[in-house]
Amino acid sequence: MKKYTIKDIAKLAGVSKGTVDRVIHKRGKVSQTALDKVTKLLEEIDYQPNLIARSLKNSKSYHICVIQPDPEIDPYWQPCTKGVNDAINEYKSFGITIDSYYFNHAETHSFLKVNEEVLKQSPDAVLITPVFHKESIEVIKKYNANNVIVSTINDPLELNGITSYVGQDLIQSGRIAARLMEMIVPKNKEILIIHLDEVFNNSIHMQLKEKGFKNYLKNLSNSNYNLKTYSLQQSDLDEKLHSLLNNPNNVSGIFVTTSKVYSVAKIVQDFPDLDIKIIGYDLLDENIKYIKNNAIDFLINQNPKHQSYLCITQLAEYFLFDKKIPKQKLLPIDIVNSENFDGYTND
Amino acid sequence: MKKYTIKDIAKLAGVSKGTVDRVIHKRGKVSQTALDKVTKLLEEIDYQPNLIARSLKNSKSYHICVIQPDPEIDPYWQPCTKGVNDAINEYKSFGITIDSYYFNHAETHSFLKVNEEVLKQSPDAVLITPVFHKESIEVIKKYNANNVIVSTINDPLELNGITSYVGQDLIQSGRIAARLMEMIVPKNKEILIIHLDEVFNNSIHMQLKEKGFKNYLKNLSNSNYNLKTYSLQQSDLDEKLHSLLNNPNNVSGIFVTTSKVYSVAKIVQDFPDLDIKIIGYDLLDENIKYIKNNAIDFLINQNPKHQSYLCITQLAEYFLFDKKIPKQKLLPIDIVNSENFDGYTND
DNA sequence: TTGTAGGCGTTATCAT
DNA sequence: ATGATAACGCCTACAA
Repeated sequence: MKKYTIKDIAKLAGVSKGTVDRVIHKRGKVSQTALDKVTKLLEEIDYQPNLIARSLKNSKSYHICVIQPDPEIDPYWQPCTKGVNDAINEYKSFGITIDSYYFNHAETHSFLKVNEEVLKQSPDAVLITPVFHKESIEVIKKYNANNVIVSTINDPLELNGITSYVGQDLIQSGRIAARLMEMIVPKNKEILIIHLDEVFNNSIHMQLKEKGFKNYLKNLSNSNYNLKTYSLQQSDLDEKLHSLLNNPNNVSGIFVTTSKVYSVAKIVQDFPDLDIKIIGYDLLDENIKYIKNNAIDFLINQNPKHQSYLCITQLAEYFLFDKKIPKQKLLPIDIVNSENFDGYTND
Repeated sequence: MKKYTIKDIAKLAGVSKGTVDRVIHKRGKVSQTALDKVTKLLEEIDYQPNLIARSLKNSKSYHICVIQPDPEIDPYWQPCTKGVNDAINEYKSFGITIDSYYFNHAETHSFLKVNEEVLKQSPDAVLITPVFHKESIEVIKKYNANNVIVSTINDPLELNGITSYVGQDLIQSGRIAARLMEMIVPKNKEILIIHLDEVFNNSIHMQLKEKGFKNYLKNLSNSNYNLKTYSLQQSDLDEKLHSLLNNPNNVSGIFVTTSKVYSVAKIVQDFPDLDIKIIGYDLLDENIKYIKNNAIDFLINQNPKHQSYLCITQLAEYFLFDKKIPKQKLLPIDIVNSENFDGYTND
């Protein structure tokens, strides 16, 4: 099974390479006879252009800017940085340069400022993490106006100026937590839903997870859990949770919708008599500590590293080999316990 | 940040492209002065060869043969075929051809025959699924003698003639099942371990899972499960399992070490009064049916599709871009329940 | 020891 | 409408 090139086809058709190229790219200026002959040959042979050669010919360099929350401020984003670094190394030999920009994920103006900066660079593409809903939409419009491709990860955003979203189905994510809770918490007990983050007004992350979680548990026919929701800042957590657990009650499960679940686990340790199951998010070092000793029962992995890496891969292969970028790529939602966590961290 | 080429460096060093090339590849025949000057420049500039250009220059075609159990006989292997097909499409435009060969995973001679056939083709690399331990070792030796690169998936094999293993840590896999069992089965109950397959003599798959499973549960300080192991053919299952569940007992969990867990779930449905938790392997359509209605509690995903795809990717990028192939790539071991299965099937 | 020329397959330009 | 030619960056023969 030989690999046919344009030269081969030209020879077979008795025309020149140029003509074959014109047919392939439908550039016109080809006689009907030549067109027919070449088209037929291309079909018969199932011609596949050599993408390596094509890429070499194009041989531009491309510039991608990554805009994400500062991993120093919120460690959730550390793996994201790792994914970006992997991509940088992978693609630097292909003429693709990637620059990282960080913003403070608690301050919208920091996000806006960074985006201004990036816009000035006029990169070929940006990868943004639209944690601020409203501001992201503004910013994306500007990129679109300047012909900058916009890919997003982590936070879904309905907007048709976006080329690609790599992330998870957050409602489903909540349902998964609910099903796990159902398996390990006795029927009809009380379950707390805790939103734990500095900013929840502008982000829909936590709301979607809560929605899925409630939706699943409310529709159970054979049990009726008592669900209570609390939106807390980390500074208020200690007092609030202590008061909740000190009062006579039958709290048996806590679902934390963010990666800060370790703070909850830490406090719950003070109540060894209560058998409280905890489910939360993400493989932070702090969380791993608690899942190892079963103080946290399940973590759901949002796989930030894979999100960022995959998203850049899509852009790179689009630039290099003209590979189509899927509008949306939903990553699997990993269930993590004390025994399988390192499969998701070691790489 | 400009991309430097050999031409640029030659100009800067005041030598010719050929000399620069000789320095880069340490081919010698370069004067000390030229060598120093060029080496220094390469360092300063952090020269990265353009891999696209290099690949084009090499422009060979490569041939990979995939040898796997027939997916018609055992549906576990269907996703594996999908992964291969994805790779075929992805790399056909890069001059890499991939051929699939199937064998009957219950007949060693079928495996040997297929390998003979492939050996005659003298491909550049083979991807084999060494389900037959002894025979695989023989076969791999032959490939090595003929300079055929050997990659393996799914079944680990200690042997230094192997370039790459893509798969999972099977002992850990058993431990994961055990931890899940611990969470959903009351203390001190009886748990069955069922090996369910046509051939278990020659495969170490099931033994390793059992080992991990027992190892975890035996070391629990606060509970003492009663573990019973059975190795069954599918034809014997019905009678055996009925007799086990009919007798007064307190079986509360069943761990099936293969993808045939659906057969067990089917039979257990006949005993609605017993609350029996079931954990097994893989996202076969049959299994999905039972996980959807919670008749199976957890499935562990061995991700055969990703295994085969990734393994071919490694080979392809080695051929095309000289990317190093890791000796071993352990994939995460996915925990699957009724809510997250489609993240692992839809793609 | 060094430089030059040519080609990998595709594409764009320029005469014809 | 067509064909020849050059170029992308790297590598290798071969000539000097």
